[in-house]
Amino acid sequence: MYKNICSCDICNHKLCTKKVSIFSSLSPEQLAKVANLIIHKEYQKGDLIVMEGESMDSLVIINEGQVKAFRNTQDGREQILYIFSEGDFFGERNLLRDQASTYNVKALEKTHVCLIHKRDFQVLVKDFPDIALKVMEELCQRLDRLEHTVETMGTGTVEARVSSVLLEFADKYGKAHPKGIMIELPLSREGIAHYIGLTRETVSRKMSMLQDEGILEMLGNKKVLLLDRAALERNLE
Amino acid sequence: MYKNICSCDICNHKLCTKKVSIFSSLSPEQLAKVANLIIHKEYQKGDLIVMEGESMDSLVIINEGQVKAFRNTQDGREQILYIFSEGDFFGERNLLRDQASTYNVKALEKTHVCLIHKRDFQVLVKDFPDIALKVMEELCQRLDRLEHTVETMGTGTVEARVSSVLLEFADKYGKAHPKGIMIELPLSREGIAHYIGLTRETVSRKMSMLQDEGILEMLGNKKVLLLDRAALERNLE
DNA sequence: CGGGCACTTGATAGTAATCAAGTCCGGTGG
DNA sequence: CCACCGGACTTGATTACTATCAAGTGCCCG
Repeated sequence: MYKNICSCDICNHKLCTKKVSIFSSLSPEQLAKVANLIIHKEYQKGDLIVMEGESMDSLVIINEGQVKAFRNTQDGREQILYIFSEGDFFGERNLLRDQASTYNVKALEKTHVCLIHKRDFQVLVKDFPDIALKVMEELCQRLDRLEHTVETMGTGTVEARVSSVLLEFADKYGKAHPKGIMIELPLSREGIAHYIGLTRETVSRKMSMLQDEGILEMLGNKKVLLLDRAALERNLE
Repeated sequence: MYKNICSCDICNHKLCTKKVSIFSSLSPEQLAKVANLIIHKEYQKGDLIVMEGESMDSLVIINEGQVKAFRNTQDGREQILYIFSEGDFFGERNLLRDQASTYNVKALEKTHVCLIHKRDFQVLVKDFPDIALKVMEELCQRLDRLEHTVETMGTGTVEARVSSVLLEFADKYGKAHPKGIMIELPLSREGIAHYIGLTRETVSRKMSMLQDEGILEMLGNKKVLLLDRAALERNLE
C-alpha cells in the first residue's frame, strides 16, 4: 500500500498515473507533468459519481476502491455493464466523442478517484499519440468482454452465466489460497444478478448448488473459496 | 450503383475507400494512394471469410454485400455478434493488437470485399493519425451497440428483444414506403434468433403476434413492412 | 446482544425451449 | 407458364426452467 510509504499529494499523484496502463509509455518526467493536472476526489459507498445522460468534463481514474457502471430501465430494473477497480478508468468515450454518459456510475465502496480535465486530456493525447493507442487497447478489451457476455447471455445456460461471472471475479480479485482461490466478491447476490441478467434468488440457488457439488465454499456473504476452477470452466458449455 | 458509371478497377478501388468512414479525412490524392494498396476478393453466399482462431493479415472492408460475425459454442449453438454491410469493416482489432480473430465471418449473400494488408494498414495509421481516431470512433459505436444488446438481453422481455432488432434493421436497411418502412431482412428467422439469443420458433411467434397487432406486415420471408414504429418503441420496456 | 438487511429456501405460476406436424414460399424443370 | 419439390417458416402440444411470491434464516454492524 502506497500509504505506508508516503501519503503526500505528490506521491499519490504519481502513483495514480502509474497505475493506469494508458500512461505506461510516458517517462517519469512526463508522468510528473501529468500528475500536476490531476484533481483528486473521494466518494463513499453508494455515492453516484456520474449519472446517465450527464455530460462529463473529465476522465476518471480509479485510484482506490470499486465502482459499477450500469443502466436503469424504466421499470426500475438495473443492468450492470462494467465493474471498474483500481487502475481502471472511464469517461474516455465522452471525451473523445462529445457525448453524454451512456451509463450511471456508483461507488461500491469508499473510492478515491483521480480526474483529468477534458482539455488537458485532449492535449495529452495530441502530444503523446501512444496514449490514444493505449485507450484503443482498453476499448478492445471491453469489446472482448462484452462480446463474451453477449455470447454467454445468448447461448449459455444459467449455470454457465454464474460460472462465467465467478471465473471473471476469480481472475480479477482472486488470491491464492491453500485450498483453491479466495474471491472477495465486489457485488452482492443482487448485484451479481443484475450483472448477468438474472434474479437474486436464482443466483443464490445456483451458488448453493455449486457449493453442494463441492466446487466452491461460501464464506459469509462476501467471500467465496473456489475449490475446483476446472469444474466451473466445464460449466461454460 | 457505381457499376453504371464505370466498372474499371481504378474506380472500384477509389469508391471502396470512399465508402469507409476511416478514410474520410484523406485527400483525393491520398485516397488514390490507398486504393493502390487494395486487393479485391469476392465471396458467394455461405462462404466462410474468416474462421475463429485464425490469424488475419488484412483489414477487410465490405464493398458490396453483407456478412455476419458470429461464434459457435461447443454444443453447436451460434451467437451472431455483428452484421457488417457495405462500408463496414472488420479485422481492425487483429491488426492493432496481434491477436487471432475472436469470431467467424460468413457471407450472407454474394459479397465483394476490399483487403488492406496489415503492414500497409500500420503504415497508414502512422502516416495519418486521424485514421486511428476514426477507428476508435467505430469501436465506440460497437461498444454502444453491444452495451445496448447486453441491456436488452439482460433486462428486456422477449418482445423487447424482437422489437429492438426490428428497429435496428429499420434504421439500417429500411426504406421509406407510403404505408411505413419497408425492411429487407438481412437474416432468416433462425438468423434473427441467433442474433438475440432465442429460438426460431419464438421469433416466428412474436413476429406473427406483431402482425396480428397491426404493427407490421410480413411480405414473404425476407421483407417486413413496418406500419407502426412507435408501437415497437413502446415495446422496448 | 439485538436489529435490520441480505440471503436462502420453498411453492407456484408463467414463459420460452423443445418436440412434432403441417404450410408456405421460392426456385427449378418440364 | 405451370407444377412440383425442398427448405424455411408457422403453429400446436408438452415440458422444463426461471421469475415471482412468500417465509424463514443468518450475517454483520452498531
